[in-house]
Amino acid sequence: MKRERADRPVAQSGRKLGPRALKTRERILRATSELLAERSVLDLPVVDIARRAGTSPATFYHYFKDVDELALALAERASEEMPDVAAWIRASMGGPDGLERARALVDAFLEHWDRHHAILTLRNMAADRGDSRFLRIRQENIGPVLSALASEIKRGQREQRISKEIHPFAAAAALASFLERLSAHHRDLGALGATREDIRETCARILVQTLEGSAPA
Amino acid sequence: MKRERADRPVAQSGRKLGPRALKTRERILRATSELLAERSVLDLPVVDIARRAGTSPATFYHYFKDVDELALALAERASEEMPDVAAWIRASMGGPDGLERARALVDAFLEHWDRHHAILTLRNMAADRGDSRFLRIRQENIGPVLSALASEIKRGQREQRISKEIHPFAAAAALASFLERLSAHHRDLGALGATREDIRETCARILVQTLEGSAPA
DNA sequence: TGTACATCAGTGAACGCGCGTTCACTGATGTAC
DNA sequence: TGTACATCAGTGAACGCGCGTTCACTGATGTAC
Repeated sequence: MKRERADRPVAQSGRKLGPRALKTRERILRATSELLAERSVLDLPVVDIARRAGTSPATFYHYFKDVDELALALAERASEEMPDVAAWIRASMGGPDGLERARALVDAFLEHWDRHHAILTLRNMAADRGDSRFLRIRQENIGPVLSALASEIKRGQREQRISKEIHPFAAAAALASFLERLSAHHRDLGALGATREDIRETCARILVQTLEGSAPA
Repeated sequence: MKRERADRPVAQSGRKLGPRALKTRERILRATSELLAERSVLDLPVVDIARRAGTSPATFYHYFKDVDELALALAERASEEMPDVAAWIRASMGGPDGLERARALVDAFLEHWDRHHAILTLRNMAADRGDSRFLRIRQENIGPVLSALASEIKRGQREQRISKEIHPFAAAAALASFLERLSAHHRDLGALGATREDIRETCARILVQTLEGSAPA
């Protein structure tokens, strides 16, 4: 597979791109983002992308092998903007301002999803489907978060705050799961009377309680 | 939309089905389940379903309007087998055998997903995509679980075990999210050294801790 | 400053595949007498 | 028990749409002298 770096895009022919070409490529990426936000992830034909970008299908193929590759480029770009949640976690949720740090963390997660909802959904669907390229991106994004969470659990276990019966990575996966899912779907919870703030607060508290072994003060 | 009951299937023409026809219909449903388990949810052409069922595309259309409707029938069937998790939750997780009840609950959830993994994934994807028919089924399935969880949280808040800052439905959604996600993906966690038992135990403990406000004994 | 040429960038139009869907028909099963 | 007829169940073959993809070409931009 031709590995594509965001800062060094290349035409399908392998030639480097001039400034005009870069702009066109950018228009195609942007058009795809827009379409993605407007309709289903499964309904993304080359023709429509090209039309939206004000160009032709033939041009599309100068820049991308197929729609998947384009989606991959978008997913990589979105993933790069993922906040460094792992660092926050390592800063620990204990002590008096632990809850405040947890809130900031959840908030960053929510915001990241708000900004890239469509493409992150696509990335996860493709990964669930088993596509190794999207799995890799997802793994690079979530992996460090899982590790950081698991480390905190282990620390809690050493310090006797958390039961040894809990499996650090299973717990980490559980926490990451609901963080991600609620971030992706927090709007739907409005129907149940939960605002974005409610979700942030609730997630932060469950997070602290699980990592610390007891509810925050 | 023609509402279809599992016990009273009807041909597209509206006629009732004889025993021979019922068998054919059943073969088509089964063939679809098999294909679903073998390949991506997005790759399910009528021709392949018919071939696998040992019949022809034309026959397919005697029984179903399109693949979506067929998937809907499968999803309804799978949903009917959902264990009554809500009842378990209302039985409470408190007291000495609360943890044991939580384990049983998580186990039932895991088993349900093991049995119907492919079609439940399809159901959730279709619901996420915004398809109202699949949303309805999903809602009928998860709704009672959410309500039961939220009620327990509220009870905990009345009894001062749980902070008022937590939003009952947000917390319920968080718990249901990770239960569902880990049930769907528990095999992938093997790579991180977590067995099915680890996952069951860990989920059960997080569940109890969140609903009770403190870790189980 | 102008001209010739090379390369870059873009595209209209067509081709063809896969697949959903339907039509006109055949064969199987049941029922009346 | 046999025959005629109605209805049920199933299908081969074709049609046509949507879409991915490519080809042969045009226009734009840069460079050499």
